[in-house]
Amino acid sequence: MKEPPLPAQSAPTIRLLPTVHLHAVNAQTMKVACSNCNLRELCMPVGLSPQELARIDEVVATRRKVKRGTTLFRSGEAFESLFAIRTGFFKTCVNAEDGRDQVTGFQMAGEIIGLDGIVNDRHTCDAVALEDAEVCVMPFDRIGELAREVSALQHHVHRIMSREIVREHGVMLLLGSMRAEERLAAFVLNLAQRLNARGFSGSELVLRMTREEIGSYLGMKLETVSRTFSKFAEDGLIEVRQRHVRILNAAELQRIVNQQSAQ
Amino acid sequence: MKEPPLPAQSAPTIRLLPTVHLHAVNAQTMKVACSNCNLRELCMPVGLSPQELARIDEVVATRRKVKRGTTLFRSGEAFESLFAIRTGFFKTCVNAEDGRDQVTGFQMAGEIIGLDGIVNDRHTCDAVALEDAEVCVMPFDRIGELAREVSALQHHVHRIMSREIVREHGVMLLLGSMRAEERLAAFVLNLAQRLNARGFSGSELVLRMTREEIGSYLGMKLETVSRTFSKFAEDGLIEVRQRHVRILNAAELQRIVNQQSAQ
DNA sequence: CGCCGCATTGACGTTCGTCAAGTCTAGTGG
DNA sequence: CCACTAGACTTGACGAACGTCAATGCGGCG
Repeated sequence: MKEPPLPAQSAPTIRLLPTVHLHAVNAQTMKVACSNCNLRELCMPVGLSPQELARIDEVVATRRKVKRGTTLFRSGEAFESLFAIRTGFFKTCVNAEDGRDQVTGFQMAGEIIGLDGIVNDRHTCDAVALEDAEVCVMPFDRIGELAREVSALQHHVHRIMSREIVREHGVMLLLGSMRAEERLAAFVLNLAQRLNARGFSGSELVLRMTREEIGSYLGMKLETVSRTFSKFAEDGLIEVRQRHVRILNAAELQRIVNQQSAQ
Repeated sequence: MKEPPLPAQSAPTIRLLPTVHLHAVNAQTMKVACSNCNLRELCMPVGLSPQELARIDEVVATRRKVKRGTTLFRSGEAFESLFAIRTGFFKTCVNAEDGRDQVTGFQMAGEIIGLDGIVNDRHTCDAVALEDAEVCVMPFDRIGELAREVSALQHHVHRIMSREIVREHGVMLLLGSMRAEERLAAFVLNLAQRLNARGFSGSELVLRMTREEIGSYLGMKLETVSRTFSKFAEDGLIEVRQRHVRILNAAELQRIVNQQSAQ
């Protein structure tokens, strides 16, 4: 799966995807260290002493490559480890007994997945790679041991879980009280902001997911997603070409998000 | 706020609300112990040694009474403690800049609130008592210290946070893919099941929240909540008299929840 | 006893889902 | 290199579900 370059009309070349390449190793899993990882400030606590950092290297047991379209874990599987995304892009989704399916989030480099598995020692959702990906495998019992010694790590784990709870509050607000345009505007801006925080363009993005997956996440049908994209494009807020989106008027998108639906 | 008895037609008197009364003390806050709390198995890890249990008593600094309609904490306030609900009933809600408001959950005895505040040392939602309530105040830094020594407590904290994440996944599924009847059926069954787990009737419940609050939680308008209740009553699934609800046909309600909306 | 907030119910309108064509694009194989 | 195909996306027409607005009922509390 090669990385499609931006369409020709794109401005000065801005990398659209992480270019984190270590010494390429062809194994499925490999040894690795946080201490020299350039995503460290995203997934590890800051202000650690070199000694502490060295100890935390022990937490990351291995890395694992996940091919696009395959699952990192699946609902019902035994929970053993959290995963820190090094490269690539995931979706997580829960499935009801009746076959219904809900995307609960999209995760990118530096983010942690698997937190749902802690409570019952079983994963309760699927994590699917939307592009070829690589994750750091962090056995949860080792995280626990180390957190007991390094209080900064303990607090970091708490913060990561709390952040996920707060994020989901935001999704509940979106699903519970926003209309289609507001949802999609919020979604695009959120993606752009997260990519921007990782050093990529805050205005050009390549969606890694289908319209249907966006719709599942936002509680709308794929046709409505498509129509709403088209409407934004007509209004000059964005350019859309398949999965390539360019934000032309972020301020107006933000206004749409914030506008009370009672109009 | 006295406890309204069940309507006369109710079967053998089943207590509808927790009757947890310790030595009544009229102070706003008071000293307390987990070791002899009858909600222990709900909010504390199981299988602790007496020594460990004694140490955990230290975590609970004080109790605090919260009058109906007042807030336990408010979005923006400094985060210092988690709260374990001893008696009473709360809602938590997030508010967007534009004044929109979303109920993110309803909490009852034995449940923990405040987890959202950990990530930024500030609360990010409001917790409002829907009836007079009493909570155990657990300073978070003391939880942290103790969790470093008592690994069962550490794991328990992780599990509580993970459980909240999983619960919110369920809410996202509900908001993202269910229709009004399915949402309300799921809501009623969930409430009944949680009350049942606390020793109350699993079929008679007194709603502590307004139709509008239910609607906010479920992503629908109060009129739709009311209409859907009426429809369930017409169909003989429940009896509704204001906030008193009696479940007549739980199996059919469950079928409604599980039915694929594509019909 | 009367008031006020909450709940119910009806009529109507909007938004979004459904169904159905049809188009585009990336990937495949000749 | 080009044709072919399958999956993803777009667009339109229509209808159902739910929101909106408004009137009325009910009950708890002062």
